[in-house]
Amino acid sequence: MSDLLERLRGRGWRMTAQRRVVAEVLDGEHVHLTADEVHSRAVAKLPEISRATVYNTLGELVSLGEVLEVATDKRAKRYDPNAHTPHHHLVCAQCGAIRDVHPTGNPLADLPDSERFGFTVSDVEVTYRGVCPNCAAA
Amino acid sequence: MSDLLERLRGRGWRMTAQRRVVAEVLDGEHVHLTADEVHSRAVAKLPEISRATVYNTLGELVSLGEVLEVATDKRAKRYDPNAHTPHHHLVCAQCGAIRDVHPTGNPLADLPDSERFGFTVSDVEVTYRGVCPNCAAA
DNA sequence: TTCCTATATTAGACTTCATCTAAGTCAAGC
DNA sequence: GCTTGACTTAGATGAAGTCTAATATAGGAA
Repeated sequence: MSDLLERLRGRGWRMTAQRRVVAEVLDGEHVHLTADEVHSRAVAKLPEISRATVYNTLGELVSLGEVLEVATDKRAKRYDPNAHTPHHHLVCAQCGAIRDVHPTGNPLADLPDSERFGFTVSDVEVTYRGVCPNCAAA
Repeated sequence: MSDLLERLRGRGWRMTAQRRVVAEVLDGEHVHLTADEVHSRAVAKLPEISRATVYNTLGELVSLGEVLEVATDKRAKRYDPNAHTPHHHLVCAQCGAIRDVHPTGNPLADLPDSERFGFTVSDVEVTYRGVCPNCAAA
């Protein structure tokens, strides 16, 4: 966590209380929070922080590659602090819960040139969908 | 296309002018339209059709499995009329253009039981991202 | 330390995409 | 050709996110 703050400082970030709090919230729990959830948790630590700042900070963290945006459904974006170890996602179609997963195989290699249509392909996201044990029980 | 309309009638759809128009728009071009684009094209054929009806109809087509929702970015959802042949998507990170692609390999088989966390996994979406030739040239 | 200024933060208005509501309309079976 | 419940409508509402203009402050300079 202090790692993250160090890295940010090293990148010329002006270290404000607000940014520290947002970084701490993300770094504290390895779950996939929405911007609103990040904001609520940040407010708990720093009551006067505004939504705009949370959005700004999340956007900056994403540009810096410290955090990933995950758009598993059309609801709110979620933010994934686990940006440094490649992984994919398993999403519950009912409750929206997300787990990080590590499939075998290399999907990038599975896309033949003939299927690239001249694109420069740089990235691939794999999203598994299903029903989580909780929702299956209910 | 008349196939589609036939299938829908067979499923008990009340065949209104509006639904026919929406189905025609989707079936006419194999591109990935947003709800708003579907609405514009529908309006061209049937000026009094409302946005709500377009959304309703798209939602029904999705529930019936005739059309797929694609959420490649956080902008508007897109609707993919190509629901009957399995495929994945290649998205331009700059302009948002989408192509259907058919990678080799079977990503569902690439997710070991140990990585399923008790979920019943039913589906997998693979989204390749890159830059399309148009945007690369610009 | 104090000052200065570019950078960051704020509240709240605004935009976009989507859903809801209540009233009116019409397809299809009788 | 009636009737009726499913369908459609305009516009209000909601959710998520972005923008703006005014204010505050981190961190370097003196």
